[in-house]
Amino acid sequence: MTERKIRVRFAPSPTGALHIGGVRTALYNYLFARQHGGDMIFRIEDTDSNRFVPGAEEYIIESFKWLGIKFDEGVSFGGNYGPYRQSERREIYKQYVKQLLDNGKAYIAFDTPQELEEKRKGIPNFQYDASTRMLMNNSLTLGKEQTEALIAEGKQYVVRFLIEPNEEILVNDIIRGEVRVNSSVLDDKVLYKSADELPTYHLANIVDDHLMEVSHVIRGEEWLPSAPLHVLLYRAFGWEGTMPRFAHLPLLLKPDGNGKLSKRDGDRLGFPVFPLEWHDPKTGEISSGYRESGYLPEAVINFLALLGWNPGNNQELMTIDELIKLFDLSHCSKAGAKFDFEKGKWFNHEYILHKDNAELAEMFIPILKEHGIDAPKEKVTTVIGLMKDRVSFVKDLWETCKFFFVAPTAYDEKTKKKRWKECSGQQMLELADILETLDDFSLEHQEEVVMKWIADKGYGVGDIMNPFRLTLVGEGKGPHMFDISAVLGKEETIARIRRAVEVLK
RNA sequence: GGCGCUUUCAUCUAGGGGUCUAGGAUUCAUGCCUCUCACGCAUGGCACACGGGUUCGAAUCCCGUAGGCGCUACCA
Repeated sequence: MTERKIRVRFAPSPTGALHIGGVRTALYNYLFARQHGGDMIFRIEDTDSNRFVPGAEEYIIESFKWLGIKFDEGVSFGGNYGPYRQSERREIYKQYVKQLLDNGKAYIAFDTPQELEEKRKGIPNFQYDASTRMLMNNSLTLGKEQTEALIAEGKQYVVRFLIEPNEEILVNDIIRGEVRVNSSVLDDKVLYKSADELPTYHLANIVDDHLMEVSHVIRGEEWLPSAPLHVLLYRAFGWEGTMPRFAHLPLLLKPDGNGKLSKRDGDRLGFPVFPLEWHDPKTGEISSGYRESGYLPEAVINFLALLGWNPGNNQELMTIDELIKLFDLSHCSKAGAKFDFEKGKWFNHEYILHKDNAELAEMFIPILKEHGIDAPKEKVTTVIGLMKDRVSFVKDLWETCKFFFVAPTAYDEKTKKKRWKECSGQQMLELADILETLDDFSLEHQEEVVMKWIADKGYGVGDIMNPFRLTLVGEGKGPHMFDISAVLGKEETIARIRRAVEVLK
């Protein structure tokens, strides 16, 4: 038992885009598996045929590919415990449902959803359990013969788990410790529906985790209330000895107000809640993604890892390998974490700072192309080296750097008022003449010559540089002047000065 | 309503009886740097939900209260 191989799983249902909270759950599973040399399984829980959304499964796979979270087995990854799509495991589940039925751990119920709805409306706090099941329409009240007759004539039914009342159930959670619940508060959960011949989540989950030899179930806190039910199911099957260990993660909450982080919050507050852009095939709605918004996957991973967990020291920037080394379920927080988008931006900024300029150039070139600019990679790389410390996203580079690629068409009024003096026009023309004489237009040489000219003339450095900036940039910002002029080149620099003097007078 | 989980700066969090006049990061403010804007650096502001215990001593342990969150489907 102690020798058991670590096996974890991430098991989404293909009902839409992968939520960022799900990404974090998958990440923690991944870190845990890697750290222990275990396996990470990708299972598709599509037992609700009504909620199936085409493309969702592919989307999820693509998301993890982008994020760099790798699975060892599962849908699209192969493995010896398949099939990994629950809709393809019907026959397996049927067998286990029968086992429960045969052992008297479950029973067949004919109550229709409408009938149950009526009950709930009529009786306060109605629950299908030990106190009410003998009043309902099921194999317990109908008897074997009549039950079989009803099934034979094609009546739809469900299989419910028979829960014995007044039993204390103990769930041992790695993050939360011992959680005790009395079985009387649990209802006789539906385990199987004859309508689509599929089990519900609870049954499928337990059967699959057992069959796939899952050792640890690391999932969101929303599952904690059903954990006792799962324990009971393991017990009913006689699998308690190999029951996985549970760890229920704190939830990701809305940045403002209260509640679980939802898709709407992203739309409302202007940040993505999905890893990739998602086109909803049903509504036609498009939701933004981290990838399309210019996030680096490493930054997303790092940010997410720290939402609900920390390494126990003050380290915040960690590579995936460091995360694998440091991750520890017992260091997970218990309370939900509000999703702080600003911090996410900061992480991305840090990762841009550390990323290779040429790689960033590869990402920026397509954006330049969108603006009709076809610049050589060397130039783009140089520009990025100069400018990347002032952006949080690659796409922000366009607004901050465009003056490197297009001459200003207008000059910022405020800057003009503050920096453009009466003599500036004349001085700029002098500067243009000086630059004209240079054969070597390198940053160093320009600086040497221009600074000497300024000193010789007794000009103020700022009185020259600020107007100079206005002529090249069109605004009062940007890196050091000779960095700019060196990138622009002699011809363009001088042309921009002359044009600006014309306009500004 | 019932059941469960949870509670340290605005936010993410460190902290597991004395080293806490509570540390880091983000955000915010100020200053330095400087040809501008950023970056960077420095400084500052901001928290132990409340009430009882236990103890020589509690952010840390116990009990209440309040708040927050989740679940309460033939959804996962």
